[in-house]
Amino acid sequence: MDMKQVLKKSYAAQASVIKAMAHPTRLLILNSLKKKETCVCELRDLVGDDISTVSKHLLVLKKAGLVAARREGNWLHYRLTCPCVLEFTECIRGLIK
Amino acid sequence: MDMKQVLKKSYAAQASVIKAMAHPTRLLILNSLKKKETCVCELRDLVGDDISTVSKHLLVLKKAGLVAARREGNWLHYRLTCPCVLEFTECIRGLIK
DNA sequence: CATCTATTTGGCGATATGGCAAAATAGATG
DNA sequence: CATCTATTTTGCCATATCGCCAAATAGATG
Repeated sequence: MDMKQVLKKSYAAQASVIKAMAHPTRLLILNSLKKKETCVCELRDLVGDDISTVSKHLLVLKKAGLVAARREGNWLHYRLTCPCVLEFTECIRGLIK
Repeated sequence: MDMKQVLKKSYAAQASVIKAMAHPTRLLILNSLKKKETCVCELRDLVGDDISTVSKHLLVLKKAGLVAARREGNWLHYRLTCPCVLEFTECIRGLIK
């Protein structure tokens, strides 16, 4: 595989993670998880969408490796695996202002 | 407008910028512009897609405020407006490894 | 094992995205 | 002003995404 292909593959991998972040609800979830582990039902209250919708957003984040879950009785507690991804929103907010 | 609405609006604005970055070709373009201002035709060679496709990607980046253009004769030179957005890909690469 | 609660999964319609090709535009140059 | 070059815009199709609802699942508890 030539250099160009390697680069393309690397950018595709990065893009898929970034894409997972590129949704208002998922940003809200990530920022909420920054503070503490949270169960799905609590996130649903925060987000205000149907719980199945919230669950699907969590699946997207999980597939991207951005969050992980831990079961405790009936509840699944989600947590942020990689807090550094949120530092970057500082830069974005600077861009928007 | 209540607090929740304000937050939602802020996340929507952030998400739209992040979404602009969430494509392999656009990441390639941003990383290329990090090194130097570049004209569209040079980017097309780099990317390998039709020039109209590259132009559309540049429009997406421009609308997000991530790049800006400067005309010089027949050429439009694009540049990165906010290099800090690329620091964050360090963190993403760490996540992928 | 029947049932309850929390969560995920499947299905569906509406809308957005990405790529190419063709047509339009903007500015430079004869 | 006719023409050339670089770039953008338009149109089209295929595919992906988002949100809801209904149905399925996983584990706890009587």
